[in-house]
Amino acid sequence: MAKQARAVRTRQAILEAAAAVFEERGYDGSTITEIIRVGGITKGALYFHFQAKEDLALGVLAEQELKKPVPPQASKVQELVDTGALHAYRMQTDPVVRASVRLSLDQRAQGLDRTGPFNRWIETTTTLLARAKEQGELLPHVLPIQTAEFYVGAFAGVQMMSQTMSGHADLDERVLVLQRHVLPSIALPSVLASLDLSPGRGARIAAVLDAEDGDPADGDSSAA
Amino acid sequence: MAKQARAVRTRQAILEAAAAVFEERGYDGSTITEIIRVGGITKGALYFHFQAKEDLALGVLAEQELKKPVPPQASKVQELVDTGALHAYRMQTDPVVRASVRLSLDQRAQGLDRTGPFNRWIETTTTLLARAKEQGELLPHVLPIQTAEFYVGAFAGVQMMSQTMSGHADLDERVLVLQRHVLPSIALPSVLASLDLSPGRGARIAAVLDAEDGDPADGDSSAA
Amino acid sequence: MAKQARAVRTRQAILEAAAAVFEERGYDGSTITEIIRVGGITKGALYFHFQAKEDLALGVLAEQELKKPVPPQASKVQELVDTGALHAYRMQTDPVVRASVRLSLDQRAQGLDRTGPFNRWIETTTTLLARAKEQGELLPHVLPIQTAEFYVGAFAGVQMMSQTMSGHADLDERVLVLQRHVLPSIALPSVLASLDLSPGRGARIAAVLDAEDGDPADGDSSAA
Amino acid sequence: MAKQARAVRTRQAILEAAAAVFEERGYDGSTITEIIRVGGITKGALYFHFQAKEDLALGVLAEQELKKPVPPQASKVQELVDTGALHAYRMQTDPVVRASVRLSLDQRAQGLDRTGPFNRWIETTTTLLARAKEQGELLPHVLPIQTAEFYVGAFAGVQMMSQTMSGHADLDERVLVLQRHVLPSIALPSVLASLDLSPGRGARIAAVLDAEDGDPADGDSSAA
DNA sequence: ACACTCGGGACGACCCGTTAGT
DNA sequence: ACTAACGGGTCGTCCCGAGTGT
Repeated sequence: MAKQARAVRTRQAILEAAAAVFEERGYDGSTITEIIRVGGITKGALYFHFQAKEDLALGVLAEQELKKPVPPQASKVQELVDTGALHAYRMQTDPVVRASVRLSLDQRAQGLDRTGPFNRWIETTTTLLARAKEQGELLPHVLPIQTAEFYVGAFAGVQMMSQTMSGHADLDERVLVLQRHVLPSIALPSVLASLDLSPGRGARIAAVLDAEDGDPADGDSSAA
Repeated sequence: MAKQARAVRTRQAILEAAAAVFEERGYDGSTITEIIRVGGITKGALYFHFQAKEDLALGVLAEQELKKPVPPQASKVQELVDTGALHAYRMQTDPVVRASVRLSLDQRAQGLDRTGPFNRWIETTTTLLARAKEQGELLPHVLPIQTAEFYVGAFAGVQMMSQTMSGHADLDERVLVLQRHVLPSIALPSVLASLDLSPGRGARIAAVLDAEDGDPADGDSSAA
Repeated sequence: MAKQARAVRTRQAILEAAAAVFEERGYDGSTITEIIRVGGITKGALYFHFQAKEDLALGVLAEQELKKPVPPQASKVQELVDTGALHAYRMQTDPVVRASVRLSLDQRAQGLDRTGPFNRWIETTTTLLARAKEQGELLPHVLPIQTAEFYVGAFAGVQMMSQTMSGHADLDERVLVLQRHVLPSIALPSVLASLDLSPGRGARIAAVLDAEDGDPADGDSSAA
Repeated sequence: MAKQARAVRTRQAILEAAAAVFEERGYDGSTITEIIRVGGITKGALYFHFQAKEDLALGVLAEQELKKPVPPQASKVQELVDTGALHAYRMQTDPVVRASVRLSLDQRAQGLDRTGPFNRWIETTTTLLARAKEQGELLPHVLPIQTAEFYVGAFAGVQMMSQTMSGHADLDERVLVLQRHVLPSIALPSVLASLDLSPGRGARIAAVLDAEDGDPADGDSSAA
């Protein structure tokens, strides 16, 4: 067991280095050599923990799936908004999240299957919207699946745009713009009026989540 | 000059092959070798016309810029809608357009500069929205630039989603969904009421453009 | 002492796995990783017992040297025949013998020295032939060393052929053919007439050897 | 076309280097890097002519198949003897032949199929023996196929032995020994009496073949 | 002007035999 | 006896430019 401590450390170092490189260069553009250079690891160590380059990407993706979601809320529309805000905040602060998104969006038909993350996001959103509709928060004509697919696609596109234009620096604003352009078409006016769409909401939610327990769910891996 | 006939033919063959491969594999995933195999060209010929792989990509991008835009219309909002519909139609029918979009969206910081196409789309959209606003078609709080950036981003994301999910087969529908979710937040209700958002509009516009003159602006590249 | 029991067991497991893999892939083609996988051992255990891959091969070779020879007989020519028959039988039944031969025949100048096994066989055969000549069993012009070298070489070649063609299944027959083609040129007609060259002789000799004592000289390694 | 001159030269250089390395290290033991170093070639050139390491080996094998056979003779037994003698001579003088044999004998179940060359040799020998039998040169009990398989196997074994013991230097002698040990069991005494089994026969046959025409069938590839 | 064959190397991912640290 | 780590090395590929026709 004492051995595992070192192993865990190494594995973490590898994942962080991989995330950094994947984020910057994309999957194909990344090379094992650069990853080991960035992480100060050796090829042997890397291939001990991950059998192939693809495993590395999957590892980064899996790492990100462990992040905590926003806590359930009475208004499901608000929960949807918050999920977006929290994600935007994490994109700006967490390299692993950035790398995951980059990998998910990287279109290289072969190899890594991108439909995985996409489908997960769509599913989550659909569920949220369905709940909201049950609760009578949405306009009657809204089809949860259709709207969810559109929303996830648009969100992804906005992320790409933000990355291209400012390196994610303005992502929170852009997400707000997205929501302001979309919500009026799906939520009841009364619901809209009571939403908290203020800037900085993502950061606040993250703070709450991190404070929730002593083990901040990898919220601060760089301090390790 | 007689010589040039062959040269033009070769160049076209190269571009088509490059488009096909780029579309399928992305930039990094494509290899010169596969392009020449697909196009039935030789390396020598390729490197005579294009000095580097990057040139090939730029060539494909340039090729697509020659496509005709939708004709001006009284309602600028309708013109915006039509631009989207036409683009969706072309995505489903024209490999060069598909390749261009794929290349534009491919995030590989280094190499090809993706901000180019993005900015062009944003610019066009901003202009259109500004005109619409001047004409009083938009809601008062709309900021053309902001909305344009969002719209282009969302559009790009929807394209990606469609490509991932169905290989662009459902892109026209998805674009309609996008517009139905966004337009209510920016256009006046009265304008919305008079819009033609019916399916198949993209195809009809393309037909008109192609019929407009005997030289169908590369509308039939395969016959060349 | 209690410890040694496990150690012996592990060592045996390693050798058997190594034999199996060496036989199938040859020396260079075999990997430590596959050997530990086949044997269900760990790298640490393997490198505790054998310091290097080459040691493993030497271990397999040594293991085979412990096998019992045919019992001395009045006719040395018959003894020679029996040695071949027994060896053929063992090749068909004992993986360690097969692996040893494969390793001995594998030509990779560097590393393992193949002349070892070869020379041992030649020596044995020479001695046998010399005895036979002293006893007047051979034709007068026979030079024991020369004939021994030829015989060993031919035998090795026949083994290879059999391995290639049938995976050793027909080795006993091929050895008989070898002997029928060679013996007339070296043994007196009268000796030839009294030889037992019947099929199945190898198996019968092996049975006798195994029954000879309770400790069947590794005749049943799996029970250890 | 002028280009091909260089290409042919390069190809030849590659094959010669490959033969040299294969002969010394065997297939698995050889590395592309060493081959290009020995041949003074570059990896690009090598992989232009041969797509994979295996192709190289096949190329060497094919090169050797082009060698001229011994001219037909009245006595098919003599022709068989001569084929062996010529082969022994070539083994001592021609690196490509040596490499081919080494590759054929290299047992690495996977990859290159060794049964190819083996079967060809067996076939040739069988035909020869069948002819000899038709002509009444053989003892009545000889089965051409059986004898051929034995003979080829024994020959291969003798080659290995010679390679191990002397680096092929004594191969011609060993082949003579082989023939003296085998022929009495298959050929009529009268035929045996008229055979030319003298040393140096291989060299003499080769000289005749090379002199036969100005194009010495690759007899002097280094001068090309 | 245009096209093609052939060659040049730099790297890419991956694997392998082996040793440290328990 | 075992988990973990080490680097060197392997084959193959890729982008690209000489050198040579046509």
